[in-house]
Amino acid sequence: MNSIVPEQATPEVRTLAERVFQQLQDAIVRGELAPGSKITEPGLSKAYGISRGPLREAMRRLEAHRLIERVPHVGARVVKLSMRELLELFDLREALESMAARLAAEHMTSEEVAGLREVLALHERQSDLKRGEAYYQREGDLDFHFRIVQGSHNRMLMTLLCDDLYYLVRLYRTQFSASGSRPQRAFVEHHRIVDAIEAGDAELAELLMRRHVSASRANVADRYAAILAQEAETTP
Amino acid sequence: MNSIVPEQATPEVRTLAERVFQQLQDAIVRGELAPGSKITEPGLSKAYGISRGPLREAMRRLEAHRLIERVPHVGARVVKLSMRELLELFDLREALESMAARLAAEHMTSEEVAGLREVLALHERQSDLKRGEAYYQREGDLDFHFRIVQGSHNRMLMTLLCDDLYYLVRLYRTQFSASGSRPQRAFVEHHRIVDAIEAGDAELAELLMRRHVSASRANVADRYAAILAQEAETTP
DNA sequence: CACCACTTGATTGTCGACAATTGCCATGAA
DNA sequence: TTCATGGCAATTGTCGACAATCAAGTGGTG
Repeated sequence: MNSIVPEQATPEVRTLAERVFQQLQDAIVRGELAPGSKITEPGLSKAYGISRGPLREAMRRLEAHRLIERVPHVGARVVKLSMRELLELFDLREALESMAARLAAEHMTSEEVAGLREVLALHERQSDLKRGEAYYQREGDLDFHFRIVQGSHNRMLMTLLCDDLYYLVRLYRTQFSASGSRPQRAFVEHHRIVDAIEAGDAELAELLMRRHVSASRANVADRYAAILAQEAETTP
Repeated sequence: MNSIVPEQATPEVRTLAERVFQQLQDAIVRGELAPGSKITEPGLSKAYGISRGPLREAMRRLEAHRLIERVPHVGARVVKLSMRELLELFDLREALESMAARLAAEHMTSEEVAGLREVLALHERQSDLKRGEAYYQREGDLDFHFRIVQGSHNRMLMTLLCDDLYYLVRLYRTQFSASGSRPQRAFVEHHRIVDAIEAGDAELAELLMRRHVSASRANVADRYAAILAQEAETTP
């Protein structure tokens, strides 16, 4: 179901707090909990049928993952990404993922490269079915980046990107309803990156990934500027 | 007292969990809680005179900051950095801080640059007093990096580096008792970086910072290799 | 003597209740 | 009308107790 986090290897979640945390995380990322909406402990505890103890623990973890914001004695609300923070997020991704691509070119096994090709093939088939941008395609995009990060074999980088930042990226896509833009170009770039990784060309992989994320960032900024201009035109 | 986190602006900590979190964080970073030692909830709750509720909350935050490691139904222990993880940490710093230097060269105000010069001057005075490597000098080093990150004006980057990774860096210094190595060379590099930032040369600042962190990483790796070689020589 | 099952002790997970703080709303005065 | 002030309701912070789980020590058996 959740293709972003494959083989989580948790057939049975051990603790209540853990389960509620995942449920809430999913609800937020999918937009079921509106951004900026206030969430209260008694409300959620009744909604999920658990006590406030494990619920508070889940909320603490959500706060650590930057999915909710809390202020003492006041309450918590679902995070609402501003365009500024979104661009900051892209800056982080550019720095981290370019490094991940370099490390992946150095350390990725042939099996992992094969898996990466698999993802691209699946990506291509879906792009063949649904021309343009689709929800699954963007998830596939994240899956692509996810596997490269795993290929870096740097555990800290993996937890940082996959456990923290990627959830924010997904959250952004629901909040800004940013269905994929520039699909075919990104697709080509993905292929070039895999080529560089397979060739073991670390420097090229790093450069291509940096450009790829940077272009994605510029695209988002442009779309946002266009939206602002359109709004200013229709309601002057 | 804590020069790493200046003007925290929390004269009175609002909640018990917050205060215990900071106390525990300090105790771990300073090495008062031995790395790898098991910490139990009843023990700490009695030691700090609070209930297990807020204590669990503090421990959750410590876990999120990667300062302790927990496994459900078993317990928690203070994190014990391996050399591999330490080198991974340096990789992250290289990617993030080089970007921070670039952004700092673009966005830093003249006041912030002046503050940076101030830090270097203080650094120089201390280096004059205590030749070689001293504890305060290394703290000053972190203060230098801290200010550059702040100068990037990227909030996500600031929280990521200053709230998470820098505490791990300090923890490493206590765990490996890594008093500063290569003091004067790093000092020169610091000056060059500030020069580039002040000149607004983003590209150069990024390059210099990348080299600076990379050299620091190589130095740590070399020292570690030397230690291993020495151990293998004295006890074969 | 080695190995396995059981019991026991301690620790963690969960729950409900009480206290403290906050925000809101009504009431009154300038 | 507007602002300040007081009380009230709701939410958060904290606490102690009970249940579930795990690790180790103990005894028995092949």
